[in-house]
Amino acid sequence: MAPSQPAAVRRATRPRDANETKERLLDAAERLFAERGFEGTSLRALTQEAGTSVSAANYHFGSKEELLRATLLRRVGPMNARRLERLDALERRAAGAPLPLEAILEAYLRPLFEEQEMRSHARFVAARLYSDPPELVSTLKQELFGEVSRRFLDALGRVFPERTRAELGLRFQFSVGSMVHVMSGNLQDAPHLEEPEVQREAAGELLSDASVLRELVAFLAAGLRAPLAATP
Amino acid sequence: MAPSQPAAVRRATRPRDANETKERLLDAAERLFAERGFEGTSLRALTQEAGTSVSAANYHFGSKEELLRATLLRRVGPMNARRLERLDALERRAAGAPLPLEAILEAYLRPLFEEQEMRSHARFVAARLYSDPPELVSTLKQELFGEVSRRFLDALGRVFPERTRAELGLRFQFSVGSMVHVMSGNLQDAPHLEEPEVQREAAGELLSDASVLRELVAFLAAGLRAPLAATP
DNA sequence: GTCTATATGTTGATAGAC
DNA sequence: GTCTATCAACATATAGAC
Repeated sequence: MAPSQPAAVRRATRPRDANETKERLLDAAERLFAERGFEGTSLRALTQEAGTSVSAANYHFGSKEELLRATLLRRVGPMNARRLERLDALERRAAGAPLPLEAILEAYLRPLFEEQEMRSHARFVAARLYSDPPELVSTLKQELFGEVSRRFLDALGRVFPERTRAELGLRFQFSVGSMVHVMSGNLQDAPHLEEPEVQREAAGELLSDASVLRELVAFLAAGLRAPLAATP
Repeated sequence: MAPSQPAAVRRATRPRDANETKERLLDAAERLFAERGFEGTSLRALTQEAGTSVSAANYHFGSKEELLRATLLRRVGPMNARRLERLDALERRAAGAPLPLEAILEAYLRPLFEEQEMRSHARFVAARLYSDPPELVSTLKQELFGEVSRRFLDALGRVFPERTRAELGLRFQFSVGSMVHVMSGNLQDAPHLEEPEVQREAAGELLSDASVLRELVAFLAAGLRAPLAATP
């Protein structure tokens, strides 16, 4: 049995729906880039996960690098749009008055916790922006986050009119750091979770999305409000 | 001149000092793993940077993975020792009383900013711990940071006796996130630095090591002190 | 649009001379 | 202890059949 088939029979080259293939490639890329990083993920492993071939990926995206780009663009764009929607809504309602600091932070953070598609994977991908090869993502960062950062810094500037933009920017970066760390999944292997009795308690409610978001907002708001450290 | 030498002459196989070679390999690994990550750095590029050969690296460390391990161990060990020294000194002087929160944070953070050898490279490497392949570094993380985290959480627990360890651990992770973000060099391409006039002002004093440390301590102390967010 | 087959380069690791 | 030479395995990307 199983003789070498005549060349003509090979296999029906079924032209699957192009968009579906693209989506499946993006899904696989998102998952694997998140888990293993860009360099740590081979196009072969990625396309196998997606149920296609290397050449299909290159047909659709041209190169591995462009695939990363597309992967990030698919999530970050909509996510930042939601952030700006929330900020816009707040500003409309406030009519010129400075916004409550907690509300600004929530507008920035909640979209990360909220959308189902975001939840499972894109957080990780967003985190990758801060650890993958800079020459790959640093222009993307500017491109993708330039407007959103400017808008939120403006809002913060109205809350703290006495601070310079540099001072605000530094605190903003501290905040982004906490956020990225959380999104990267570092809460799971936190040092205090070694002790098993604590593990149960913590896993229960405190580490739920809603709770982490609340705690993070409270933490960052207090940090941002802290008076500038005096130059000694 | 320069005829093809007889085989016997080839080149004097100069047995350089073994320790020096090892050090140079560690230096190169530190620099390149920091810049491009583990998977992004080839053993060839690394050994060329170190002025040796791939086989020398494998002779000394056995594998690329072990080289990463050694690279991290060289810096993180002494760094955490300095942290504990500082914490010990504080606790000796306090004689049982709770420590000032800012002092605890400084004991934890200052060693990152202080040692000359740390300054240029190891920060980056430490940051890598939070983005390189988890199966590679997550046990190392426990190994290297278990004790230090426990000790500092204990100290924080005495400052906030009313909080559970899980609550403290969560805030501690937020703090670690800010720290890692700063150490990863993300202050340099912060969003507000686009505007050129600000660039100069910021680069001047605010982004100096001493200033960033001060600001970070103030920020985190306030964040840690913030009352726990109420469960809605 | 998708495949198989292949071109071309690079990887980590090793063998063996010196 | 260090080198050169070489290995098999893997990488990304492309050509061409269907």
